[in-house]
Amino acid sequence: MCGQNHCHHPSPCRCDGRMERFLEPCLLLLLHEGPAHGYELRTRLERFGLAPDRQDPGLVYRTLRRLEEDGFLFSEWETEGGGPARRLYRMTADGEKLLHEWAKVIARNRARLDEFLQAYRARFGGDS
Amino acid sequence: MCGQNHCHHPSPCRCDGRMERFLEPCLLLLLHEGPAHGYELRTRLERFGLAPDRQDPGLVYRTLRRLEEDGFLFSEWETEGGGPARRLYRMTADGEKLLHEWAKVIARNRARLDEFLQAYRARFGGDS
DNA sequence: GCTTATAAGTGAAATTAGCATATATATGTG
DNA sequence: CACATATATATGCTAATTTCACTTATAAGC
Repeated sequence: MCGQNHCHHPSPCRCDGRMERFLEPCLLLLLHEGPAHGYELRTRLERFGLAPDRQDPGLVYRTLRRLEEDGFLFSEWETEGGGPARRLYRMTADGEKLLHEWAKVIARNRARLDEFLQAYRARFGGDS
Repeated sequence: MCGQNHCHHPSPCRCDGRMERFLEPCLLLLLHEGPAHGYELRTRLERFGLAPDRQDPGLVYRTLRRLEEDGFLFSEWETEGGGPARRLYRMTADGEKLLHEWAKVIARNRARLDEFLQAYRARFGGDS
């Protein structure tokens, strides 16, 4: 990261694009809206601040396969239509449960970020 | 984590306590309020949802040492007063800059979590 | 003396992310 | 037809980061 050992400079690196584990709940939420394949999901992730050109495709595909392996998704190959075959993912009942768990975790995490930002603004008087 | 390969069940595990890299900005903010040593910071982290009994002390101390190594903090041994010696940390000018960078990153990340939660509630009608 | 609270660490394993690269199909262009 | 490009999925390896399990040491209380 940044070519340095520890990333302390958000500008040239992509620390700001690093939302570890956030990928998983985003994929689950997108898939709850309907079945989709990886490549399409990659474009729809932009909504959550994860633009395709800043993604590691490997991570997206690996996360999807792992979620399937663990029973939260399942997929079928779709060969109809032009281009290479797509793996069409659908959510399982367990996947929806997992999404609900994630929503709680994310709400809690947002509260933490809020706490930080409030304390920060209290000290530095930012009003943005 | 959870004793399983992939943590998917927030209840018995500490996924909800896992805010990767959030420790660093929290420590910086607390240290901006004044010099402090690790053990004390560990108790003050509770404010950000990081209660001492859910922390890995090793991570806290290592993070402080790393921040010092990189010039964002500096420390002196404090032997006065009862108990074992404390390493009293103070923030450097670079440390304060880093804190400001972190504040931007965290504001951005909160926006992402908000986006997720809004989309989630739009689908599931939560109003909490 | 023994236990507990305070205080700061280290070593090694497990997890997670990032980077580079591979593979394959279809489509458009000269 | 050859070649580049867009679509689509994936693997191998490395690096970064976290977690778990310990270790060391001082002082206070019983």
